[in-house]
Amino acid sequence: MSLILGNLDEWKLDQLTAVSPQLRLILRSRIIRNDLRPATKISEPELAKHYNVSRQPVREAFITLVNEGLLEIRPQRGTFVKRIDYEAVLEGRFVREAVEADIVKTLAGTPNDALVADLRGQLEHQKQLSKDVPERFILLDEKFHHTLADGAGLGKVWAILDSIKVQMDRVRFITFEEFPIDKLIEQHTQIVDCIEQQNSEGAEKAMRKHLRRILQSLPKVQELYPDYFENSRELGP
Amino acid sequence: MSLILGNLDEWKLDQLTAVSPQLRLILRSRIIRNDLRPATKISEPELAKHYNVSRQPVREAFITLVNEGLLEIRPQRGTFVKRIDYEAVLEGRFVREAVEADIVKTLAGTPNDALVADLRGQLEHQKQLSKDVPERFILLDEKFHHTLADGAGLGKVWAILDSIKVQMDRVRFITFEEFPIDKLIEQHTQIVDCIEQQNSEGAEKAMRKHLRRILQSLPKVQELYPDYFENSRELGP
DNA sequence: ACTTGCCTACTTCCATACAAGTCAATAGAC
DNA sequence: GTCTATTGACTTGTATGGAAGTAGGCAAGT
Repeated sequence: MSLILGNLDEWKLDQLTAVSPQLRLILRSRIIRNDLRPATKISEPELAKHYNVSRQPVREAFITLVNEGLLEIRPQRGTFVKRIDYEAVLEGRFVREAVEADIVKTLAGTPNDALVADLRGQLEHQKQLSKDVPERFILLDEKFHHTLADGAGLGKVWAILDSIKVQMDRVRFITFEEFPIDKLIEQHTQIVDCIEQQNSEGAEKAMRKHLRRILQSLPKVQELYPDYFENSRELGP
Repeated sequence: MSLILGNLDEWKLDQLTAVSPQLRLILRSRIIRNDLRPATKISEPELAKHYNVSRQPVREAFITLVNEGLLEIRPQRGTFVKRIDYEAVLEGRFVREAVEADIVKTLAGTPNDALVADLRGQLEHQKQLSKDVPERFILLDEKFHHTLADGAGLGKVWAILDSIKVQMDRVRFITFEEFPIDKLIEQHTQIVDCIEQQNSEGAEKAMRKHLRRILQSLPKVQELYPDYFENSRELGP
């Protein structure tokens, strides 16, 4: 599932396939990219008119997005883009750390030259990336972690992580200017090194450290954009 | 989210609250408990008539169950209870092991007498349980693991695991007669012991071993009920 | 015997209409 | 000015009818 679709507002629906899954992807992407801001009210009939469909498929897309924690339907009141749940980010991160640590541990345990070569290639791509479009780096980062999971024969695990990552990704897209890309690439490199050297323990440690980075930026983001967060009232003195 | 609701077929809808979430829970429980068997065709209008509602809320419940991997909608053909995806069980189990291992590691790192006392009490309950209703043990087991997550302050993590566990649970309900309850309780005890002694490493090991048990029963289940599984054709010679 | 074409029953998907709750503005009483 | 009641324009939830696609049976033709 791609994070970025492009031309979101002018996205055209494919008349041949079902409408509501398409709407779901469009809205999902817009929310993650912070194109639709937290607490924004969105209207069933308005979207229906915009895309020239009826309310029903819009509504069905809404329902799936509620299950993904991206929307909140308050009956008879309205539908809103869910604020980011601070705890959900933290706990999603915890899950991700646990799982990806085990993934790289597995990878370091079973040598796989083709995979390492692939990863090295990706590292080169990451380095060559111009830094004025940090959005692109998020995509490459995504691909890197996805490759790790696939390499361990755990494609469906990545699908699970992808749904968990959503809340973390929202945070990343809010403040992707501040990402120390060089440092992240360095950490990626360290992970690949450990895998190649079949150093399970080192790979695990490196991955855990890598995934703990967001713990530093998260409080800053919350301070900068308190309105984007669920429990922002409980902050101040 | 409770696994067991009871009186499933005669479940009455609450007129005061929205219908489709209620239908979702009912159907979810029926599928997990193997009351609705894999590959069973279920009909929108039929269910609607049964519960005396219109087709729309039924349809919306179906959509959420598709997202949970419990139903499969084939457009213009019908809606079917999804067969159990062997790989999905394995990979869900992998996730669960990674996460719960980290949970008990955390718990063993920070002493919490009240939690240990709670867990010990639960162990007593588990032992006193009559063994002719193994279904009840699944509930106690559920509660045990849930308590561990909550004890680590990771309530939302349990919600995530709960959605992942679904496929494992279906397998368990198919063959819950064969569960070596004594052995499972013994493993639970070992986990609690390690937590109490603040033995992180031991707790982690015990949990991983505990959660690997299903790896033994899974192939047997697939052999016994090949029709329940997605890729049952690719089995025999 | 075998293929081809049609027809009917059934499915999901979408459109539309109605029901019921919420909220804000406003008119009226004091 | 202040408070209260009511109305009306919103919202989501449900019901229902029709459109389009699928599958299977049956009859006619080869």
